[in-house]
Amino acid sequence: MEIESNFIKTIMEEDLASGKVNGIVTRFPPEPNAYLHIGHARAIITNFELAKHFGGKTNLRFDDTNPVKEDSSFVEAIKEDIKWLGYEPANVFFGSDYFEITYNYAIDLIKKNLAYVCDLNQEQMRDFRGTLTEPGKDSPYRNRSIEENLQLFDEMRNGKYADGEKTLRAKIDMSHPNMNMRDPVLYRIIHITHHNTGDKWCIYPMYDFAHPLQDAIEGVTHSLCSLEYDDHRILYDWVVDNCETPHIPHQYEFGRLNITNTIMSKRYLKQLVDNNLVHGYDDPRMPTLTGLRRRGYTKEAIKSFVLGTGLSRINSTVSSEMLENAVRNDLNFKVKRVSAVLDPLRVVITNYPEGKIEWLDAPYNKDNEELGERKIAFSRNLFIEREDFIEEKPNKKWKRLALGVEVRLMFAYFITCNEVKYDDFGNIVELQCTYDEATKSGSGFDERKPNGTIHFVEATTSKKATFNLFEPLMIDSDSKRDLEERLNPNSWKEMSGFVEKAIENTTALERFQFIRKGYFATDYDSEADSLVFNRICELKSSFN
RNA sequence: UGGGCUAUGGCCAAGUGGUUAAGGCAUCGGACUUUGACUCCGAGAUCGCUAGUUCAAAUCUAGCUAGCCCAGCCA
Repeated sequence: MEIESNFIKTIMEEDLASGKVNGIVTRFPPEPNAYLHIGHARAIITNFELAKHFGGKTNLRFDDTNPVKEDSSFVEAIKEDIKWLGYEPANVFFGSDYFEITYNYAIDLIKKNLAYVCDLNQEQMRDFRGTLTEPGKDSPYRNRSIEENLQLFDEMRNGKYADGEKTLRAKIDMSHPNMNMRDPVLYRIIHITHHNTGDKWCIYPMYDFAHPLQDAIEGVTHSLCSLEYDDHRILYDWVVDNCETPHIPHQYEFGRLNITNTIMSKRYLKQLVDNNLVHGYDDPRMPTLTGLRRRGYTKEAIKSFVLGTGLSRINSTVSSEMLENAVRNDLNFKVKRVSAVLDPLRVVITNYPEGKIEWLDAPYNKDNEELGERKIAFSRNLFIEREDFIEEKPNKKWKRLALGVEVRLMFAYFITCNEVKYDDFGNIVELQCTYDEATKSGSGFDERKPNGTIHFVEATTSKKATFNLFEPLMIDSDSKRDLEERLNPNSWKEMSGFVEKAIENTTALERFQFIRKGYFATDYDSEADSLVFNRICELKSSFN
């Protein structure tokens, strides 16, 4: 699948054509402090696909400039997610790889009288910064001599000062209409062990200073980020310009991808996990890549979904149906279609011999012969889906079983329901039916049309299974802003039924279409004697 | 008059002055069907508003309106 036309692709084409750049270099710069989600997938796919399209390359760069928040435990998880999506970075870098060179650039700025050490504390700095509509005031430390700044900054690096005691700030313009230009902090003091550099440093560069330099060092040509960094581009350019880096990268922003009934923010996802509202980051209901993977989504589906949503400078909210459609399209031809009964209702074929089991031929996927075929069992004792039976056929649109009605059991025979058995509470517990031997599947019988085709499973040979059915974890709401209020109490429904014998040896993440019930994937916790399947999504239906 | 960004059918999104404004998702018809699936046909917008420029504008200009982002020593 090719990445379609979008404004960034157009910019790259123009830059290549004009000779502004000789090749395309992009990067995906996650901060190693959270699991990747489907929103990140857009950034990953965009960066890699664009570079690939133009024969360029993409680096993976962990943006680890804040040891307070970051942790190496996320590094491997992030690498794995990217690999799962099918991408291989040209290089794997860490922002912390560049601390020395970043430090030297800071010294250059001091020497050019473009940066100074400031003693204002956080609160004072806020006061001096002004507001959105009022200009700020210069820091009293703004005019220290270059020599003094050099010495102070050296002392900062050497650990002479406590956290927050001093900062290094760019000297730009305290009355600039863009708040980012009001002498932004370049370096702050943090006495914490960094996951990569240990205790070597106690001063750490801010994103706005580090990021453009990292891009410049790596030769990134098009540094893609989300819309909220638009305001920062002016600073990005200021850094690159004043540090006089040999290579000049450029930043381009695009909108975030949101999905209906899906929460993507790190904070909320963490809250869900921490409050045990889900079973961890790989809960099949989570929009994390690890969650989607467990749910059964394929990388191909995620890619076609992301590519299908396009790219623009709008924060878009796409319908979750589009994601579902992407998996259905991907799985439709490439997966086995087998029978599973999620909510079993016993059926006895009264005119079929006791004890006899017959094995009938059935293709795994009639639209993909490569998947081969298997035998399915038929006997006197069967299970059908409880919802496929109703006592009295309500209207002619009802295409399932009813009293006195004949339907086809897929890949088997026509059966007619003659009698319903109830328990003491009036619940239907069994159907007494008869079958017609002449209607055997594949026999070419066409003397009458059945009322419809339903699926079934043979009672003694089928395997017990648990089916996890999902609904959105969160429900979109205009009025309910609170996370807990929006939580969907029905997001996880467990059913227990049977699957046909043919798939008894399934292993984790194998995907199937359970005929008429949807696409499912075998769960990590599935075992031979207790199969567990997660529903990826339902089949489309024009039936209400 | 703080600054920045955005505005194409229900949701995404092509389109960069000149055929009946691509495509996907959703929706509604209809055909087919051993999955009410798949597949196949068919249906919908004059492009936020207003005023201009032009033979010609979604595409250029101006004004207006609406929405989003920015006052972390987070990214």
